[in-house]
Order: sequence, then structure tokens, then C-alpha cells
Amino acid sequence: MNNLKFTITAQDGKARTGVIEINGKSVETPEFMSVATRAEVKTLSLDELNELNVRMIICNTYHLMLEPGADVVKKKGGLHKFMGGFKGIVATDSGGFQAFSLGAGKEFGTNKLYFPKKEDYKEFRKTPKLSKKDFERKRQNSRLFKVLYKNKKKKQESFADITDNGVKFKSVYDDSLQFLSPEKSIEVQEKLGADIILVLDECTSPLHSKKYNEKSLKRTHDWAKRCLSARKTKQALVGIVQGSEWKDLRERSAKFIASLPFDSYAIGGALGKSKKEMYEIISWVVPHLKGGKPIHLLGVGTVEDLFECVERGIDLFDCVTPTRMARFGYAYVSPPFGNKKNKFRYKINLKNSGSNEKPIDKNCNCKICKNYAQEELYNLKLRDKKLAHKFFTYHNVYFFLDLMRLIREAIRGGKFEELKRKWGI
RNA sequence: CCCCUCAUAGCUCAAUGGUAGAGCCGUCGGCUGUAGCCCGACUCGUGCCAGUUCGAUUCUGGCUGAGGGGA
Repeated sequence: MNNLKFTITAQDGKARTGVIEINGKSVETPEFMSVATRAEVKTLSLDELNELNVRMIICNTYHLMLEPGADVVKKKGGLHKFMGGFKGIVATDSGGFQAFSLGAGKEFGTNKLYFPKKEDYKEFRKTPKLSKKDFERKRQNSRLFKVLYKNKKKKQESFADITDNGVKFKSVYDDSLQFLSPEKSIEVQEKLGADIILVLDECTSPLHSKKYNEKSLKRTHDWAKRCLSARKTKQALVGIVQGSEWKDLRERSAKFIASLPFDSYAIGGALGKSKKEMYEIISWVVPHLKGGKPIHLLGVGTVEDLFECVERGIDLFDCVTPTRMARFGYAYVSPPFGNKKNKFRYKINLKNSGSNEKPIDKNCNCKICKNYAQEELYNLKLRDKKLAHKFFTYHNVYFFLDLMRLIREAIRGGKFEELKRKWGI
């Protein structure tokens, strides 16, 4: 019944390397999954994914059920074939995150992760008797201000409505009404045919109260059980821990999820009000996820986070960071140029790259860095934005996969701390 | 040599006898289980010289420059 095999191969503190084997495919962990929401890593072709040695991707139930539809994917023989013959491991997210990002996320005007700065608090205490221009200026510099102002002034229309039964959605494609229950999510994910599927959960907003989270957690746990009993296939099923920023909720959730016969675990939801809190939350949860199963931290993945979370025992990551940043014109860079302050990335613009004859990252061996100077890439961006974004995506994905390789090597050699220091984290 | 058209932001173009707009580019900020190659903010301008007018980027003349046509 459980066709996912996870072997831990080395340990360095809580950081560990391992191998996930499933359906004749394998991936070494810790690994970073590229996000392929609609069964494509945006801008990249299947050949490029192979060239990059992308071993694991995550697609999205919500988007695929709406476009092109689960039955269409099934008719093609499942996601691997639908993609043209992807040879790596495919996971599908349940659609739970969209219930948040298109629901409460829109309503509260916030993201799943939300780290207000000190200034934000100060700013909010001031009554906003400002000129329109000054108000705008401050607003853009203050996320908290923005969130609370929006919340007070104009609630955005929510695209989702959550009840114990499931989630009512308005499709972002055609405004049609859709419904996703735990059973429906599993049914759709079975049709999509990924190797690994996720339970439907409720991802709460960082602005939801503890009281709401208690209610929501019960629902998420109930849904987890319903997903388990709904599954008819041999697809590996992943249970998701929620509980937002509260220790008792997180621990309760971790124990509950670990008590159920899941093939793997994931940590989801809001992760506190600072990076420190986020890492602390992970430390609370991981020790309870026993049984030698892989632990996936959902949706997290800045360079700094990868180090901090691997250190706390995370095996799998997925994040839009490398691909989205590429489309927004940023390239990732390693030390010494890349550092914690610049988030290991910088913008390919006139100032930085307009007459820069060096590659993006002199330590990078990807074909973009080997073949193109920054000024060429900058000019390409002016000429052919799409192609430039493909190049940046290619580099960024390579960068993240290579970083994971470095991390695995370091763990195997007992030198994880050394690598972390080398990266200034 | 003559005629016509044109001259507005770094670029491509709007508009107007009464404080000149947009798109692109640029700069800064944002983006963490992808609705969004996106979202904010900001910088920069009427070719030159006269005339008419309370007021000209707009109307008139000349100059300069670009394109087209005719001898």
C-alpha cells in the first residue's frame, strides 16, 4: 500500500540526507521542488527540465481541474505524459492553498508569510492624517499599514468560502462556481495521477485569530482523515500540519498527523510574524513527525530559509521564488556577491548589467552563465522579454538545485555548519 | 530651386489659445504550497528666433533639422 520509500543516508545535527524512491524514480533529499502549477515550470520546456536535472516538481489541483480539467489530463495518461514524458517525481498540491490565496489572502490583503518590521508598528500607531502623496509613500513602505488599511477600508472580494464540508470557489478563469471537498480533491488528484498527492487542508491567514485557528485546525484534521479514507490508488498521500503561530496548536497538529498512516508529512500554513518565529515553529513540529518519513515544508524557499530549515530537519521544499523572481527580472547569485542582505539575488537592469561583461554568477556552471555576459542578457531583456525570462528561470532553477546539492554534500561530510557560515547565514 | 509633411519625455506617440498625458525604457520598493513576465511609487519634456495675445506647445513669419514629391 505504501510505495514511497524513504531512506535516511546521513545526519549532521538535525539536518539529514536521504533518498525518496517511488514508482521506479528516486530523488536525493534535501531537495527543492520546482513549482509547475499548471503542469509546466513557467517558461521552461521539458527538454530544459531534463537538462537541468529537475527530479521533482509540484503541480496544482485547483488550477489543473479548471484548466484543462482533470479528465483531460487523465485521458492523456496522467501528468507525466501530459507534460510530454516527464521522468521525475510529480506531486500535486490539493488546492488548499488556493482556498487561502484566493480567499482569505485576498480578503486580508496579505500573503501566507508576513513579517512586519518595527517601523511598520510605529507607523501604524500614527493616525494617518497625511496628504494623499505622503500616504501613498508610507503605505508602500509599510506592509502592516497596507494590510490593516486595506482591511479597514476596502475588503477585497474573496474568491473562496470555506465550510466544514469543503471549499466553494469562484474560478479565476471564468468566474464559474466550483467546489472542492477532501473527497473531491483526492478524486481529482487520482485522475491527475501524480506520484505524490497532498491532503486538502485549510491554510489560515497570519491575521486570523487563535480562536479561528482552533476551529480551522479541527477542520483540517477532519479533512486529513477524510482524504485518507477517500484514497483508492497507491499514490503516496501527504498529511499536512497546520496551527499557525501557536505552539500548542502546532504540536497538537503534528502529533495528530503523525498518528495517521500517511506516507509523508508536510508543514503548511502561516509561520509567525518573523523569520525567527518561523524557524521556531518548525523546531516545534519536526520532532513529532516521527516514523522516518520525508518532511516537506510547503511554499518556503528563500536561500536563507533553505539553510535554516534544513538545519531543523526539513527534507523537501517547494517555492515559486526562483521562477517568479526570474520573471520579475532577478537572478540569484552566490557569495560573496550574494548575501543575506541582498537575498542572494539582484536585478538585471541598466545600472547593474547594462555594461557588465561578466556572467550573472561567476561561480555558476549553468549554460547561461557560461555563455552570456550580463550586458547581453540585459539587451536580450529589452529585445525579447520572454526569452530573457526563460534564461533567468533556467539560471535560477539551476542555482537552487545546485545549492541543494551543496547542502547534501555538506551534510554527508559533516560540514553543514561550515557551508552555512560560508554563505553568511 | 520649388512644393508638401513633420518637429512634444531617453524611445514611440497623444492633447490643448489657460498648470502638457500615455505606453515603453529608467530608478526605488514589494513579491515564500504562482490568478497576474505582476503590483506600487518616482524622475525626465513642447527644436531655435521673432510676432499676435492678458496668456502661445497650440495661431503667424523666419531659422534649423528630418522625411516625401516636383523641376
